[in-house]
Amino acid sequence: MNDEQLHAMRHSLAHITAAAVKRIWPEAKFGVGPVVQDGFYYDIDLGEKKISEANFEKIEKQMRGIIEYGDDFERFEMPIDQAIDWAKENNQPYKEELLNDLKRSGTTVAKDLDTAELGLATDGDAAIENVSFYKNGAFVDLCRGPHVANTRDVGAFKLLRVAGAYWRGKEGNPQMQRLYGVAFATQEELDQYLERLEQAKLRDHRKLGKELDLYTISSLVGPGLPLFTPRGTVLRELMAQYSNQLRQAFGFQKVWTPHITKKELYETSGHWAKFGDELFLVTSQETSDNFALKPMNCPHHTQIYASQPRSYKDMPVRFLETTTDYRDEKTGELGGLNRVRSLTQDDSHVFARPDQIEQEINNLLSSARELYATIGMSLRVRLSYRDEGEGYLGETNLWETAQAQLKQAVITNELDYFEQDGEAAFYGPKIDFMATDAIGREHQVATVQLDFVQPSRFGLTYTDNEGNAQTPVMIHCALLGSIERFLSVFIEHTGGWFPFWVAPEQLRILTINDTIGDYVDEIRAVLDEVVLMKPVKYNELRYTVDDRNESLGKKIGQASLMKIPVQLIVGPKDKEAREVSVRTQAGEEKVSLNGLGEYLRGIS
RNA sequence: GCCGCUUUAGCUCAGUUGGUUAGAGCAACUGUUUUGUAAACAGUAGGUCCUCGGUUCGAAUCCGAGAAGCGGCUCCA
Repeated sequence: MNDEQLHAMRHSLAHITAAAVKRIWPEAKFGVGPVVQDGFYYDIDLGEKKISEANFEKIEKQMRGIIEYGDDFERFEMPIDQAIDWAKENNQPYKEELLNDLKRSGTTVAKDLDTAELGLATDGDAAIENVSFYKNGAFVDLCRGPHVANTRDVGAFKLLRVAGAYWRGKEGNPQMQRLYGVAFATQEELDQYLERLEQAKLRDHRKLGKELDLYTISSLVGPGLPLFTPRGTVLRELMAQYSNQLRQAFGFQKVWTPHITKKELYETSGHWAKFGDELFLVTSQETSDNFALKPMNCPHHTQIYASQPRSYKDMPVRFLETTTDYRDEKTGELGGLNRVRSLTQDDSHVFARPDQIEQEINNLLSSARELYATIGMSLRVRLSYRDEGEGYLGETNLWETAQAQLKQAVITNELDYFEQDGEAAFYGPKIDFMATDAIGREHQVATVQLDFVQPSRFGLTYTDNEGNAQTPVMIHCALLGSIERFLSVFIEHTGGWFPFWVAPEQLRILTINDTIGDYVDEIRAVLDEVVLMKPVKYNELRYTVDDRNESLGKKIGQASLMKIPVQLIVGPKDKEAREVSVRTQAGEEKVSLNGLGEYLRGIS
C-alpha cells in the first residue's frame, strides 16, 4: 500500500468516525477531520455533552456497522453559496465558517487568511465557484478528498483518545472535542503499532526516573519543580560539564549572574511585554523595586558586556553560564522533566562583529554535532523563522539577513534540516536541534539563535577601526537546551542504559561471600586510580560494592535493574586466579586484576 | 489555563451491588542461610484508601469542590 492509499484510508475513517458520532448524537457539530501521523482525528462539538473513552466502544461499533454496510464514497460539487446554505440548514456553523473563507479567499488554511476576517461571511465576489462534497450513506461532508472507493476499504483502526482542542487552534475560540484514531492497512500492522506504544511506555523517562532513582517531584515543593537525587545529579553535572568543555575549546568564558533582577531589565530587553505574565515576581520588603526570578539569561549577559568599553579587537566576546531559570508555566503544560518551572540552561552568548557571525555559528554547530554524535543521537534540525504574526521585534531586512545566514550555516555544516515559519524567538530566527521522545513527540534541545534586536535595545557597542561606535550581533546558544528536557529525551533514547562515561553508577562489585574482603580492597585500590579523560576530562570512576548477605543471583538482578553497565563478580575462585569476572550487556569475560584499569579506560 | 481520564502501603497492583478488622508481591526490619550468574527461607512491621465537604445506620466505593499526575489543545524567551 502506498502513502496516498493509506492517506485516503485514514481520511475516509475520519468521515466514518463523524458519521458514527452523528448517528449517536444527531445534534453534533463538526469542525475538521484531517489525517495525522499514524491515523486521523475529527473535531466535534456536542455542546454540553462530552465524549469520554467510555463511549469509544459504542462509537466503534457504529463505525464497524457503517464499514460493513459498504457504501461508496460519492463525490459531488455544489455552488459555493448553495454550500453555505447547506451548512446553515444542517446547523453546521463551523463548516459555514470554512465555506465563508473558501468563498472569500479560496482557502481554509488559517495562516493564509486575514485573521480579522477568519470565518466571516462576505458579500463580495466569490474566490471560487464550486466546492466539493463527499457522501457515504446518509453522511455528507464538505471535503477536498480524496477518499477510498467504498467504506469497506479502510483497513484496521482503533479510537485511541479524546482531547480538547480549540476551534482553529485559537485559545479564545470554543473548545471542541478531538477524537483521535489510529489506522493501518492491516490488523497486523495496527497490532504492531499498539505493541510499539506499549514498549515505548517502558522507556518513559518518568517511569525510568523513578526506577533508576534519578529525580523526584514532591507535592510539598510543587509541580514542575523536580528534585534531583545523587544519581540524577551525576547525569546533569557531567552533561553540563561536557557541554561547557566543548565551547570552552572555542574561547567561551564562564560567567555568573544572580537569579533575580529588577523588572526594568526585561522591559528593556522586550521580554516583559511578551512574557510578563509568566514571570515569578519577587517583592522586596526594603525597597520599592520590583524583582523577578530570571526566566532566561541573555539580558544579564548583555550587562556584563556593557560593563566596559569594547574594541573591535576584543570581539567576539563569549560568555558561558549553566544556570537555572524560573518560568511560571501553566499547570496544564507541565510534564515530567520535559516541561518544568525550574529549568537549567547551558546557556551561552557571543557578542560579535558582523564579519564574525559565520565562524561563530560554525563553531557552535560543530560543538552541537560533536555532543550528539558522542551520545549516539542523530537529530533533525529545524530552521525556525518568523511568520506574519505580531510580536516580532526588529527590522524586516535584518530578519531576512539573519534567516539567510542561519540557513547557509546549516547547509555548510551538512545538517539534515527543515524550515518552519512562526517558530522564531521574538528577537530573531533560530537553528533548533529536535530530539524525539519515546512516543514520537519532538522536543527542542540544542539551539543557536541570531539576535540583532537586544544589542540595540540595550545600546551595546564596540569601537571599530575608525573610532566609530558599532552595534554588535548576539548569538545565543545552548547545546543541551534545558538540561531537564535534555535528560527526558536522553533517558528515553537510551532506555536508561547510559553510556559508560556518564552512567551514575558505572560499576558495582558483587561479592559471592564474605571470605574475600581483602581481595575486594585490592580491587578498590585499582578502581580508585581509574580516571576517564574522554569525552569529559578528569571523570573519576563511580562504583559501589554490594557485599550484602544475599545470593549472587539477587545481586545481579538488582544491579541489572539499575542498568549498571559494568558488574564485577568476585568470589574465592577469582581471588585465587587474581582476576575478576566482568559482566556487561555484551556478556561476561575474565579480566586480570592487573589489566582491569586498562580495561575500564578502554570502554567507550 | 481549557477538555477528557486517573489517584489504595516506599514501589507495582487487587479490592464484587455501599456492609465486620482494606489485601498481595517486591522493598524495609529481625532471625536463619555463606551463597558462582536476573531475586534463598521464615517472621515482623508498614494505610489520612489524594484532600476537604456532603448523602447514608454505614463510604476506598455514591455526590460536590479542590489538589496532583497522564493524554491532548493553547503557550514555550
